[in-house]
Amino acid sequence: MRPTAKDLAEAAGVSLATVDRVLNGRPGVKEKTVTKVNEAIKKIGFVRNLSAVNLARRRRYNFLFLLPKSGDLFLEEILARIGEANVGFASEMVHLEARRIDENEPHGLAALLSELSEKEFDGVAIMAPETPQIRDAISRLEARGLFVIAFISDQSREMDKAFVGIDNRAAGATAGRLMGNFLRLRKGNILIVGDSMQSRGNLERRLGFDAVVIADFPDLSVLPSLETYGDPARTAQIIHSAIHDFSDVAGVYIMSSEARIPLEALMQTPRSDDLTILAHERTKFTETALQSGALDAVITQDSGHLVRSAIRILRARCDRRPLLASQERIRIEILLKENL
Amino acid sequence: MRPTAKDLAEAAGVSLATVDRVLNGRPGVKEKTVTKVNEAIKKIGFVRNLSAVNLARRRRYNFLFLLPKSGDLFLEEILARIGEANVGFASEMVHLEARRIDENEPHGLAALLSELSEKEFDGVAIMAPETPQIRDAISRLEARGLFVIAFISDQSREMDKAFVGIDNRAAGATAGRLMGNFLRLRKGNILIVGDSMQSRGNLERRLGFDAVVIADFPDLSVLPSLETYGDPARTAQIIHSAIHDFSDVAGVYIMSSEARIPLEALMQTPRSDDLTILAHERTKFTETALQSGALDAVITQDSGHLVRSAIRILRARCDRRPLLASQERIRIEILLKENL
DNA sequence: AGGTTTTTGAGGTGCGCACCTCAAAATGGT
DNA sequence: ACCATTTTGAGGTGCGCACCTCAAAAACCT
Repeated sequence: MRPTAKDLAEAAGVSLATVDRVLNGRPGVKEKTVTKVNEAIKKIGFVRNLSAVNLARRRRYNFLFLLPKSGDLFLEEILARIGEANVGFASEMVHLEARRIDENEPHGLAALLSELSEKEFDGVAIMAPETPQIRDAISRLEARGLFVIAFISDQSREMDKAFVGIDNRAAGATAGRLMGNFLRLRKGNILIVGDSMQSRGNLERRLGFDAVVIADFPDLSVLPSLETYGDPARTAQIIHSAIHDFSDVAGVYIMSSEARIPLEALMQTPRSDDLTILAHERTKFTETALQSGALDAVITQDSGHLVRSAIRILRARCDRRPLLASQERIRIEILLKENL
Repeated sequence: MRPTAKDLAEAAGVSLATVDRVLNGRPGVKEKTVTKVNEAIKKIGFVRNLSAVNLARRRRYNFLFLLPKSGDLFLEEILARIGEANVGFASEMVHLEARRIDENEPHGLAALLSELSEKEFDGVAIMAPETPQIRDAISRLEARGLFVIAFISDQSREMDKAFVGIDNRAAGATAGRLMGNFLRLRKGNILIVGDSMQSRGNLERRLGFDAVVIADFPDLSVLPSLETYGDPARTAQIIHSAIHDFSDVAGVYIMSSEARIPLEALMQTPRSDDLTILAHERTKFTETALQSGALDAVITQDSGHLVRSAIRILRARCDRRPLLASQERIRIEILLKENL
């Protein structure tokens, strides 16, 4: 059998009470005794039985996901994964709730954050653009003992690395390299389409994309970004006129996470077969577009992994436990129709 | 608080003993009573507390990984991940052991499998080519109550889907599509290099690769496979002569999971800058090669995910629990230097 | 009705640990 | 050597469940 706390006490030559004090960081133990116990831990290879710990602690984890109100298919994916995880993790005492917030009203979000009770929730995953108000609200939340992580949209990098998602600059650079390699030996313009260039994520993707194309693919040039604002009519209009104005468009990079509207507009243009088109995020729509050849590649992050990683990180924080960093690195994935 | 078994008994109007009988599938309960309990479960949303279950059951999970003796960097990665997981999962009562076996001696492996005791291990993950002897040995293992899964190298598909790894045909097809897209507008030959075409994995990759190139990239033609047998001198020789013989080689697809030897040979050839080179598996070596531009893309499966997925599946089997299928699908990843 | 079999209930024990109290022992200061 | 303080030990309780035994109740049979 595996050594228990009792075995550890024996090996260290102390009582169970002292072992308990050391293991749980309670005060009133001599430095020398702590060392003695820690050495015994190593010597007999003692590892706490997590099941017993969780049971004795009566621990429950209530986590809240705050997601934007706007959003189409990608957000649906995320919501579906949260639902799955809520069922799958229930036996581990994890309970999830998802709320939608209007990301255009930072006041509303900040107010909601202020009202969150540390009785009701142990941790919050926030997907929202960074604003000073929200940053403050987050600080106050953390002061109250709730754990906060930024989810998919990065809050400022100084925030203690509590971020679940991909490096958007690298994602953009990946798109750039892919576009360049797909268009090798060709000259031409690249069209960039995003919902809004206000968002930091889109800005970073653009920076990464440009950096690679400029450095390694001098025959291609990148056009100014088109902003769709999520409006189908406007999108169709600006895309058609851009393709008309620049006759030598060779590729299109759809930067934002909701690819449906721009891609539908693109598919209406006569030259769409010619174009190399890249988009972000795996959704039912982009899957179909890949299959049909309307899309050449999709750059994505795994929605299930995002949700589970957020949960694991929040839980580890609650328990003040370290975690396996490599498992929490969200990968920038490239999908072709063959590896869907 | 969350409902406990006691609450469930009350809600169902039965005793704790009966609840226990139903939850654990013990005999001697009327069909009607079972229904009553199950309905109460739904009604009050009862979910077993896994910690309490595991504690009460005194459950431990001893798993064995059987890996080939030959193998270079990719296998090292896998071993490192097993080591990490052995530490990380220790608090969940999971204990791992890894043994190397000579994959060229199916007798030895079969003998080892026969000797495995169900006392010592609860489950085994086997990375080995499929042979009739091994298949039999696996069947006997399963009859003895050990759970077996095929790890990375597929055993026959009929084996109840107990396989952790990627679909090699799809991986080859992905490579084919990537190669085709990277070489668009070019004519030329593609060199295929593998350690041995005996292995089913390599065969399937080749099939997938050919299918895509033939169907969608008629300007490219795929040369017969070169087999390295893991021998550096031989590899250098056959690669150099192939490149010499076929002057219009445009791309190279290194199929086997150990890319170092063929890639080192390729980097010696004068024309290597010109070539589009794809390889499999992320290792220290392929990472460096991507960074330097020696390699254009790597198709890989996440080694940490492979190991953790194997553990989760084996554990779920031991507990006769279902698992989140989406989490266990190993993805075929494409790495460029930007998304390493 | 009787007896037999099936189904149910009551209750106990222990898994490994957290958390608590109270007393005993060791230590430090003067 | 005395007292104050710090450190340690002994022991108890409960977390939610699995697993066990024995007896009581219900259902079935002829």
